[in-house]
Amino acid sequence: MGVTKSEIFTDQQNQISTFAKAFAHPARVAILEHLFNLSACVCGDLVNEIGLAQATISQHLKELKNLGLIKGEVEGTKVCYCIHQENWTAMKEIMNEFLNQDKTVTPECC
Amino acid sequence: MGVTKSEIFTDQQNQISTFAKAFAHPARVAILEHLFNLSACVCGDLVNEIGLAQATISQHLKELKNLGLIKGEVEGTKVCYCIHQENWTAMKEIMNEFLNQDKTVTPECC
DNA sequence: ATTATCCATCGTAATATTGCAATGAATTTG
DNA sequence: CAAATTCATTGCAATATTACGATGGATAAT
Repeated sequence: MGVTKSEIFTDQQNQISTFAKAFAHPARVAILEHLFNLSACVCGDLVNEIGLAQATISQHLKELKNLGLIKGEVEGTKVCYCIHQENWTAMKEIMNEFLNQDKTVTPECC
Repeated sequence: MGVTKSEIFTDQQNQISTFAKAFAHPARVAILEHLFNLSACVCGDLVNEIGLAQATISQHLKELKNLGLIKGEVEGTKVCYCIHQENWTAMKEIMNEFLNQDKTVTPECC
């Protein structure tokens, strides 16, 4: 126990929860905001901006990269991270469809 | 040490991650979809639809309720759960602002 | 009143996540 | 080449999450 039973859910449900997990930590939200603002894109800068250890930021960057939401480019000893525009857009559509479910029905039940 | 340092993040960042956590599990995504579809709204029905134990579903319902995304109404021995429309809309705006950040900048960096 | 149904809560076990120090690989600089 | 810089990875420790059986309270049905 303690392990999510993803077999019993649809691909769409698992996909939504996977994307949501990316945003389910304030550090990753902060990282993404910095990348969008272009206020920091190098790992070291993000470490300074956000107050977490380098190893921790690197780990969060890895998760975002694995999900495809960002991409990293090596520039000498530094690595510059950027939003992966296409994948971000694709993710957004999936999340929006889920969030906008309330538009498609005229509810009332209890 | 396993505990999120929410003090170092903005209220907005913490709020987004908190909402995202609600969707970060496929069972909660499934529950919300059932509530929107009106295909099940009583706890017992949700247990049958989704293949998890009653205690587990009850726990997920509690989390969604604590976040204010759903509300429960006692009807005899049953409890009918519904989407909390207003709070859902408010949450949606916050999440949309975050997801649509890519509209506000003309990036390119690396 | 007794029984049955429904659901929340508690306790427990297992897995996942978060955070960091330490280490090491790659590159740049001196 | 040596030293310095930057970042990814590894190995731990601590906390959080997921799941479920068991229990108990509340209401409905008999």
